[in-house]
Amino acid sequence: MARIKPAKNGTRKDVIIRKASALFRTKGFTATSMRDLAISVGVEAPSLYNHIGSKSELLQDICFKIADEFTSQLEKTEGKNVSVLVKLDEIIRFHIHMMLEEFDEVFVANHEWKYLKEPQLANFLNQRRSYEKRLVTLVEAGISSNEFKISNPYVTVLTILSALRGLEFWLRHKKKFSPKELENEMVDHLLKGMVK
Amino acid sequence: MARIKPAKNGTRKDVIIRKASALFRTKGFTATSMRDLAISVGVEAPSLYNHIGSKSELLQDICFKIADEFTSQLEKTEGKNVSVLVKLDEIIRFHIHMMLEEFDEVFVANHEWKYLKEPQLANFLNQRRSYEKRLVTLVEAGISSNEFKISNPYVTVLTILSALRGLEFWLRHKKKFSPKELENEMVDHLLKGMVK
DNA sequence: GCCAAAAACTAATAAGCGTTAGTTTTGCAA
DNA sequence: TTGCAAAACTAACGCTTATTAGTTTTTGGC
Repeated sequence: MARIKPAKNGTRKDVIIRKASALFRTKGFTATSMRDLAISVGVEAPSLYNHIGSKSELLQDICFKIADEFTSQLEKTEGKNVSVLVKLDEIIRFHIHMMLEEFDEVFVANHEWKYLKEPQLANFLNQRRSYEKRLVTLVEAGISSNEFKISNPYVTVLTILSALRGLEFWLRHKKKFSPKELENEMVDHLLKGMVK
Repeated sequence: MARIKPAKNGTRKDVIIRKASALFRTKGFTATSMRDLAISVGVEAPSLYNHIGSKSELLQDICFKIADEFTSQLEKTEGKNVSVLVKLDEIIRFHIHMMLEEFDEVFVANHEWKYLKEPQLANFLNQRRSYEKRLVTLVEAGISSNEFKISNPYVTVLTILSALRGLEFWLRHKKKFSPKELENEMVDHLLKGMVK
């Protein structure tokens, strides 16, 4: 009957969410049972319900925490008085930072959101679409200011976001790059291309 | 007791695999039940077992069919007597083509492979790693021949592959681009960058 | 039109699922 | 040290799962 040990400044629910993030990433949301989660946390499955409402609520908490973090960083960047290129650079580096610092949670938000229930599913997709649209607006501003040579900003934004999501591949394989090296490589490729 | 109508030159198993691909893509492998699949095919669930061995076998068939197609196209391209840039261009266009022509299957191979059982899971991952490695070798040849200005070919390959996987996003949202327009946009961005 | 094989059916299995109810243990505040 | 709320437990619920066994229907080749 060992109790869950919460981290300092954290609740027992936080512990459960962290363990759930790791399991949802490796096994997938649907294939992770509450009994799996209970083992990982170190209690019996029904004990989890002293701290959470349902399995589905766990997924919600993870997805919206991440979505909110991205949204709020975008707002911060938008407000700055710098060139579009610098803004885009900053956003790309933030994505890489999030991937490195909150890998499990970001992965789950990227891959398991489809198991959200309505109306959270619709909310989540709206928030995502809004994020993409604001990035498109940013790139369009870069075209207007003659910084970019792009004909289709939508394709550009999706290409950048997809490439960033791909970071998960070598994080999963534990390929070691220094974060700074990684950032510079990707920013360079995405913004400046690879052909001489 | 309506029978499955196979397409011409196709078996009933082919019909089941196609329906399974669509369901696995939209609902996910684990969340798709054999009863769901049976409804989609138009029979009772146990009838499916006259044509397939197991649910897991369906996933195997889908994943390895796609993996084999990519591998065999890569071999074809490698053998050609053209510049590295032309080879890379051709490979990128093939990925886009596959996304457009076999969307469900490619999506499943990209996202649901983790539910493969051993030893197929290990086989699949080996095949994938080998594919990536051959692309890295190709890019390295492009650096040697002075076509590319890249310092880390591994990062480059993963970036390109990730961006290509991202095509699923606007295919899912039914955004309409002509395939040729799409190809040219992406090839341009990935190879030549966006900054003036 | 007949017959075998293919393909469908119904019924049932054991196992696993998320979750609830009710009870016992724990640990902090007084 | 006592008391109470928080947090753990056990037992069990109703439901869904993939799959099997056994049976009936369909259909193409003679």
